[in-house]
Amino acid sequence: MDVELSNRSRQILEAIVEDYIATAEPVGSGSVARRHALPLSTATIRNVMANLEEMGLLTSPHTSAGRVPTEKGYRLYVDSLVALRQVSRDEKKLLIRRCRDAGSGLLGILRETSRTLSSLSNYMGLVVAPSFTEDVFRHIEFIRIGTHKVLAILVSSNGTVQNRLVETGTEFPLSDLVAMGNYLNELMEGLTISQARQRIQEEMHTEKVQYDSLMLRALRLSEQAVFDEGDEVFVEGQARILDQPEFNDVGRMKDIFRAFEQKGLLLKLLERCMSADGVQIYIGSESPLGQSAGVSLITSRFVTSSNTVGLLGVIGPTRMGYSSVIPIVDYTARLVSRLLAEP
Amino acid sequence: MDVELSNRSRQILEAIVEDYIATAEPVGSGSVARRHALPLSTATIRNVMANLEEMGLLTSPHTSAGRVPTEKGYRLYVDSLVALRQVSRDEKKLLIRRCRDAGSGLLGILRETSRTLSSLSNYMGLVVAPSFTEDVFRHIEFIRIGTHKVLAILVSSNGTVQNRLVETGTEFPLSDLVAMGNYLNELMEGLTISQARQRIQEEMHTEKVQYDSLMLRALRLSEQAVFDEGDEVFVEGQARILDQPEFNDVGRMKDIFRAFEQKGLLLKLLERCMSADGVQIYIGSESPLGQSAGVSLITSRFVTSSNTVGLLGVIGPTRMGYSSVIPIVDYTARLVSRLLAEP
DNA sequence: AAATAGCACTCAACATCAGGGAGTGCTAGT
DNA sequence: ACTAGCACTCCCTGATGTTGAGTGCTATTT
Repeated sequence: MDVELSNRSRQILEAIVEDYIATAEPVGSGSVARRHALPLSTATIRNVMANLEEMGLLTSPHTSAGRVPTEKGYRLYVDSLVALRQVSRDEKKLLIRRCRDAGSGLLGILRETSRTLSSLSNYMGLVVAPSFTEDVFRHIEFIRIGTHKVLAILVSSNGTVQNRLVETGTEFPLSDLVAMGNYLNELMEGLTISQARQRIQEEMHTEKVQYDSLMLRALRLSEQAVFDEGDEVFVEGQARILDQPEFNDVGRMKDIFRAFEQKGLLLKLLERCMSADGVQIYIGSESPLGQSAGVSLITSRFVTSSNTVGLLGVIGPTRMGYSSVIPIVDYTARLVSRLLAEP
Repeated sequence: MDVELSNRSRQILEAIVEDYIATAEPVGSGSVARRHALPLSTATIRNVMANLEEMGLLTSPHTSAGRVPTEKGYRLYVDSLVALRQVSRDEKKLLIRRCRDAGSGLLGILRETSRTLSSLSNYMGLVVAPSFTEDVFRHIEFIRIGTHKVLAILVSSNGTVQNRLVETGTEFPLSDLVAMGNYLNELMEGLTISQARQRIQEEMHTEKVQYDSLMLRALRLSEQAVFDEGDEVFVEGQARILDQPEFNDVGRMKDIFRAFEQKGLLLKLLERCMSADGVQIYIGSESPLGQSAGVSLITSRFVTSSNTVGLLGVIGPTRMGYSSVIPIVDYTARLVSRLLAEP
């Protein structure tokens, strides 16, 4: 099946993929000859195209139309044909500036990154924040809000804050809250949030605690504070894909928008993108997002100062500008990692 | 201009508006006679329709089509014809359950409210969180993250938390952070966040502070912490409006999605909805959101325990199910106010 | 005078059809 | 091994005709 391709066939495949990416229209032998100045007649090109079709790299929507790359065609193109563009100085500048200006905390930076990815690529930008529960515990604090309400604030070492309003049956004097904070801060020092969660469970069953109501209440409160909130996902620039001609048909768009509405689902799907290092490319049905939609996904991981790992990338139609988007995603992931690693 | 309408004319206008809302198609004299069992011939109805058109309450898209309500027509319908539906027991239950389950804090509840509004109405749900800066200061706290980074956490009396990572030139010993916290908590007690901001400015220029570097540094830090973040807006259920036939045309949708992408802009537009009490209805070009798009907006205010005020509502096409959406918005606003007021 | 029946007219929507053009596959010739 | 030529396919466009829902007007009924 995987017969070696002649050099010429590869050239022609590349030409077709690129033309199709540029125009969104089936490309015929004529166009290839014209636009790419190959020293070949259309008839020859047609022969080659027939071959490529037989190999499953191209299809034609109907007899007398040009050819369109198949997923397999895109795959080959991405794997061994595409000439990656450099990320331009302007793009780099924009990216850096926007990240810096975002300022406020990890999540702010990530949201802005998602926006910028979208505007640089002209597709949708995607960022999955590093899992809070894998981050290292830093501090817990209780603040009284009402007579029977306590706000638990949980800070992780990369500066992410999770807060939770807890109804308490009884009233807590201020001194108790402070004591509880001290006890818990000591208890969880150096653990990840998920380890801390476990430790709380264990600790609750020790004898020492059973006889100390303050500790017990402290653990009860903190148990709620470390409750898993689910991770944060930013998808920005949805409007931009309306510009893509393939989504002129309303039905397909609905699918996509629906998919993005429950981010919980999305997150699950994206999990497997997190497993590997470097830029990952998922074309059409390879992508974890629905086979129906004809979308591709380009992602890369990034790491924070506390070594938790997040995901960022771009979502667009299979007919995506791979040559420019791949480097952008790659560069952005590196940049974000670097920014977050700063002391 | 505002000639009294005969009872019959009103009936017919109501019929037309409701039919059009139900079918999204121009409604002709025949349909009115059929569906509403009026004891009138089509010819008579046609005469009345011609009148209504002259008054600017209806238009026809072309000569031989039925009639469609104008904005003025909708207005009249909403103001004096519509028979408001009751909010059903099931709807109430759903709303209450979802709000309670949302749990975690004000913003969590509001986001869920927005979702629920969308699923009850089948249009887009909208919630503008009460302005943080008008809420009463409760607590400020500093936590060391890196050697040169301090996380400032600011809590308001309705339990909303704002946190901000601040780069500090010098290193802060823990004891200083505590002292600074105490000083600031005392300074800002009982003020709203925006008053607190002002107080900080004033305090910085007093002599007392000029000679106490700890206080000065504390004020500098807190100045950044109370920096305005802009308010939070939740728009949920965007995919749902894709079901509306009027948005089958892709161009119009783009406008809408674009509009919602920068929520900052949106917020400004919504400000004037906050001024009045009770349910506000903005039809088509009356709505602060773009004249182009043919959308209507139904909003109502809600209040929190600390008397700050937010906005919630529904956005849909002008051809919206007013009779059911208006009560839903009204009920939801009351419900949310009640839930948030709980001790 | 108000309501109705009847009628001619309009216009979008749909189907049908022909011509043009881009593209193909095949075959024969270079 | 490549190319030129040719017949063929099939989408697209625009023209044309038909249908049907709906209208406005007028004469007629109540």
